[in-house]
Amino acid sequence: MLNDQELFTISQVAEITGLSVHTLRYYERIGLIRPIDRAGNTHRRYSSDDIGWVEFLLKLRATGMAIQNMKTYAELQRAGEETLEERVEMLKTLQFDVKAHIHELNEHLELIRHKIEFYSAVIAGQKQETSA
Amino acid sequence: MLNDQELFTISQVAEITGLSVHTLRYYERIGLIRPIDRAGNTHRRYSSDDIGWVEFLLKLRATGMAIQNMKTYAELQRAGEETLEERVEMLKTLQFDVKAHIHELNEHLELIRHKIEFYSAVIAGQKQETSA
DNA sequence: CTACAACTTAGAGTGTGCTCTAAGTCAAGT
DNA sequence: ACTTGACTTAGAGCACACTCTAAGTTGTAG
Repeated sequence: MLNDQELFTISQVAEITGLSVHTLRYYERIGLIRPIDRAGNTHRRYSSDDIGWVEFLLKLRATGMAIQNMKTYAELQRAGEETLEERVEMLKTLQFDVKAHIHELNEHLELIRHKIEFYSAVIAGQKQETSA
Repeated sequence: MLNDQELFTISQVAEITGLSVHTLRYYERIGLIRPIDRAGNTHRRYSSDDIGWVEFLLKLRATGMAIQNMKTYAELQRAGEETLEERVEMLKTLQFDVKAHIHELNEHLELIRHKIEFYSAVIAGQKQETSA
């Protein structure tokens, strides 16, 4: 697949990922993204793999993982296969935390549902009074 | 229940709710909590109702609701029964958002599960090689 | 060759949600 | 009356995750 060798400018990657060019450079600066290859030694050229990595980061971010934590993961990833076990440990911790978070959200959803029901009944009662 | 008339100092409320005394004052200052009654005109005395309200705020916060939004809700609450419909609308929006968030988290959980499985298989393969 | 849009860096600024400090007041025990 | 510890306010400071600015360089179309 020749298409996989296609390279992208920073603004194309911004378009594709939904991050701003500022944020892409920021992520690289703090080490969330590996130093991106340059065309003519200054302008960044992102590979499809780079974009895939950014999209994975976005998913980690969406789980609530802190940037420091993502950075640790990124460093392990770059260190190669020797760090696989450590990465699996991190993923298991994340899995545990996300499950707990979902559980908590479901509980709060229950409370919200109850409140909506209760208040709706009160409103119905108010309307009854008014029309009586 | 006479016990319901019991009053609490700010540090007791901090203990009960898990918020710091700083945060409790901060929440009052920005209008998330109504101006708490004072004993001898300076020291705050919280009622059980006040504590209940703080605990509800913590649940809203845990759903990811922004403070500005919580403040709006708090103001509607204080305005009385006339705002019930507006509050139900806010709760329905929150319900929708939380459901969407849970859905997203579940998707990411799937990805995490896949990665754990895949990496674990690779690790198992590595160990096989070493022992062979 | 020139115009001009897109890129570059270092570093400053912003919004959110706390968190702490300084300086002082109050309440309870001895 | 005095000490001690909990309380008070106004306002400064902090961590996080961006977001923007200034000043300059590069690449492409006419």
